Amino acid sequence: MSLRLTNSLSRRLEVFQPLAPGQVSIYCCGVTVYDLCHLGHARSYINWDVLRRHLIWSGYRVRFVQNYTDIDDKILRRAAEEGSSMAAVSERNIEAFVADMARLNILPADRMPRATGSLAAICALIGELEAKGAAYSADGDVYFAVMRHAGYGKLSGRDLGEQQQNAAGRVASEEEARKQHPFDFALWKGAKPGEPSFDSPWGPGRPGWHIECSAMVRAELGDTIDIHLGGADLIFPHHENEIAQSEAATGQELARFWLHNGMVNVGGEKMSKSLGNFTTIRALLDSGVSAMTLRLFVLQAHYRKPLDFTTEALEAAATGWKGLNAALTLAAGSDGERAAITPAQPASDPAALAPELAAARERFATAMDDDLNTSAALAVLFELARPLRALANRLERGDAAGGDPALGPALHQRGELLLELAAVLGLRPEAVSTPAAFAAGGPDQAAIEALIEQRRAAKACRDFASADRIRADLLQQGIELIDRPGGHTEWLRR
RNA sequence: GGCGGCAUGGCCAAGUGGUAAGGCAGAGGAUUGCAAAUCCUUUACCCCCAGUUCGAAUCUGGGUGCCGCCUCCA
Repeated sequence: MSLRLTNSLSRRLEVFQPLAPGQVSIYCCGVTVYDLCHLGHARSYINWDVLRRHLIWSGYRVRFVQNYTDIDDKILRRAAEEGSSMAAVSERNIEAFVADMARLNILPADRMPRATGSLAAICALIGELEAKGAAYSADGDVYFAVMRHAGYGKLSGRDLGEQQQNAAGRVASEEEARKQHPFDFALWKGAKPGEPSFDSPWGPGRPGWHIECSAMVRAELGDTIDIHLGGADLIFPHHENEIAQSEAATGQELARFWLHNGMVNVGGEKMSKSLGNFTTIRALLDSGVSAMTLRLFVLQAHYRKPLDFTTEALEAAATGWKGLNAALTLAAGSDGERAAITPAQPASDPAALAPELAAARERFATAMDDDLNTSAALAVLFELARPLRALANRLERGDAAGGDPALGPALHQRGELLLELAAVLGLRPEAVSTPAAFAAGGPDQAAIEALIEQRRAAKACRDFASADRIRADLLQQGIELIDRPGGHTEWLRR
């Protein structure tokens, strides 16, 4: 079965066929680096990372480009607020972005161009549009003329003739006055006094938002790419405008497939900076939610549907991940390379797999090929994991034959397959947080361990009342005790 | 107002014509000094109405409810 994806252009499921056999070019709209990334970004980039991994796993060579928007009003405002510069704000947030993505096990893009590094290409493109009559300049600004571009609105289903021209009062009226049509958008904005600016044939200023993507796609990947990615909130106007600019300039179709991910909601509303209902990726991860838990949470839903962020759902994902992680950890063994498994050609030879495992692999591939049905794919992972979890627990209790996790050929093969398929979803064994990692607050480690020793002594004398009191007291202070086989007691902060 | 999407058990969520995956929670069991953890087993007729069909959660028409975009936004 071949990969089918929902193409926003047709709003239909289409069989994916790259332009050049065996290789796929992808452009993903990146972030405006004025602040830290939140869970909406996490969802988007986790999903696209999975698309990329699935393509690689399926045997394609993938070239993946993602931009940084580092010229923007919000960055300027932020810089002004903190008395620093646009470059400083951008640099800081780019570093944070890279770190956050790495924590989520999102593969770095092959190229990550910045708007500030693409000015020559941007100006060239604007010049081309102006020369072709698709754009006009007005008072130092340059605008794209939507009425002169046949097909404007094809992505978002907007009809210029029928559109309510309700932009009045929402957009700076002076800018509105310069436009020939309300939907015309700025390719170049002339600098206002005191603003940082870049030189251009139209005078000092800075590029509009949409043009950078058109310029970067062309510079990095060519006139027509296979897949263009972004959040559903970018369909209009951003992607619509991108299409108009690029296609007016090149005469070629910009992207053959457009994929859009659904929003992360909080209490039924979209998570966004303006609503103030966002949680940053690092705040969540630093609060003790593991990166793989977040990944599982995201992948349990289909990428196109809205995903409601609730603590209940997140806790469910955490518990689910715990089980999966136990199986993955056992399968990976002590081999460090295993933990760092990267997607590649199929690691297992399907022909050599036991029938049950071959069927599981097939179900996984079919699910992923069906518009990235990660929810169904995860079900396969959970089923593969079950016997491994059971063994992991038996080993922990010490009642499995032999101390060595010699899995036996069948379980070994199952473990290998589980690791292979999990890697397609970017899921990898994750070290369980150690008490040391939660060293802040409450009783210190030495005190806790002293109490554990007291309790052990009490239990040895069958003084369970004292033992239970110690356990209850510690729980009051947020310390949970877990008795393990062999009289050993572990603890963790709740 | 225009465009688009969604509605499946207590919660999350697959399934697009043949009698409902998976996860969480719950229940029962095993285990445990008791707990926790772990393992096993177990729980639905799919928003409403009317159609099409031998047969629909799945197709058609009409409702109802919710969300996104139309302004920066993943």
